[in-house]
Amino acid sequence: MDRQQPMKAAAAAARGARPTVVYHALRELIVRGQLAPGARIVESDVATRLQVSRTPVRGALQRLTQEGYVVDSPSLQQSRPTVAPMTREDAMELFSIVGEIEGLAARYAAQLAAGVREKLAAELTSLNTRLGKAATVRTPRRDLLHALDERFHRAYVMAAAGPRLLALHDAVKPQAERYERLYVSLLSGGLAPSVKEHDAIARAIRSGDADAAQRAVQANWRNAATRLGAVITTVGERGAW
Amino acid sequence: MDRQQPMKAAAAAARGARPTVVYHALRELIVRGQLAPGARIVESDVATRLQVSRTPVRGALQRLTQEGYVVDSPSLQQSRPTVAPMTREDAMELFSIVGEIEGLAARYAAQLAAGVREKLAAELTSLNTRLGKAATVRTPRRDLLHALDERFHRAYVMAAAGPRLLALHDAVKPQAERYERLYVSLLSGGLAPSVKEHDAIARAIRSGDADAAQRAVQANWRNAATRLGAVITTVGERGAW
DNA sequence: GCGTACAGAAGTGTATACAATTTTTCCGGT
DNA sequence: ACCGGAAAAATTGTATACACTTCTGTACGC
Repeated sequence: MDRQQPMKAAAAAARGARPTVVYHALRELIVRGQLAPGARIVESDVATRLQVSRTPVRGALQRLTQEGYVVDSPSLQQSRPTVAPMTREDAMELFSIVGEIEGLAARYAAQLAAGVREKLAAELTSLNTRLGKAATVRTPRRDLLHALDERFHRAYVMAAAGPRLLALHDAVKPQAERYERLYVSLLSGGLAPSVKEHDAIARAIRSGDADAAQRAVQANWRNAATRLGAVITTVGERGAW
Repeated sequence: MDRQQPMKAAAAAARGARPTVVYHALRELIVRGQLAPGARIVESDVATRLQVSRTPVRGALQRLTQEGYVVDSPSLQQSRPTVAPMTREDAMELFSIVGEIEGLAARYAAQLAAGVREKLAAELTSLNTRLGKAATVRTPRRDLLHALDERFHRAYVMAAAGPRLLALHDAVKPQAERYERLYVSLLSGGLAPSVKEHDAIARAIRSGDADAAQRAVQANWRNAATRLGAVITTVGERGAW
């Protein structure tokens, strides 16, 4: 690595954000599968590639570990960070957890003032309609499907969740994306069931029924877990042996 | 601080655990209120007191921040960690989240094999009975009450939660303790309602009704939030202005 | 040939030096 | 007295050196 400049006045642009930059860079690599499950992560390598010292890398790794993107190999005494494996069981648990988090958000959303709620519901319906259409064309565009689904869920979470719930969501949710990216295209039934469940969510929020909204979201994620679990069983797990 | 020895053969006892030690030390101080909400935390001070360098302290602080025990003061550019304030709103959100996490655990618990379930239910009932008794003596021992309540909830979480849920629980739950310690003794109704709700939880798990178990736990925490919220409104918040 | 010990390499853990950024203090001007 | 601002102090961010642990490969004994 070339000499570390004390980044005087010039350059340096975004300063205090180095660990965050590393965090997002690594997380993206993991979520997109470019860093395979089970792969070893070496501090110095990452540091070299991203042109920073090990210190910010260390911070990023610690955070990724705590959030579950990275796990520490068994060897007592030292850390040994590796990309978290993807297993059927983990997917099931993870999806359930996301369901609870978003379920709580939906409950809050259903308790918003009528005006806001109506507007939110309209947006949800619109997004879901687009999702339904995008899913039934001859060659669905995976990234579009994913973006729409993402925006649907994000809409009610952002609208109603408090700071804690939001932080939790931001930490946990992207991990589901790992599984979605990898297996969703293999779903036999397509996205039809999901679109239907989304509709139930939108309706519950519109009508202000907190319990129903929460249940609908939880059901959506639990069902997604089941559907995905089947696929994983057939296709196999990654990074676990 | 006296010279840092490279801890040769001698001493050094628990080695690779320094950040963990610092983490627990600080967390304990925060939870017990010895570090007041809003108080500033200075890396070097902590380092000096605990006889380590800033590096492990930094790690511990990062973790505490992510979990919500510590927040970063606004001043852009640099971090400035302070003990998280205690507000009514935060208590409400926090308790709801714990309710969801433990609710999911209870759901799993209700789906355990009949034998295990029965044993678990018996333990829960026993703990709850003791809690009820301990709560109705003339001068209740706060620490005993807390320990029993803790063990009650811990029992079904440990019995049924997967690794992810368990990790989440360990990270989030102790934060509720901050509020419990501070305000529980001020509850006008005492612990009677809580004991009653615990009973519902035990019954649902015993009968294997997953939905009921989950609902019972969520209700318990949501009610606790309400009860506590009232107290906080009267007594005032800490560390927030 | 096979297992084991040992040297070396690779990698993580911690301390510390120094840079960058706040915050605080102290001073002259009004 | 009060304000603004510059100098000093305090504190965090990052890089780097070195200790310690774990892994790898190789040579030696059986």
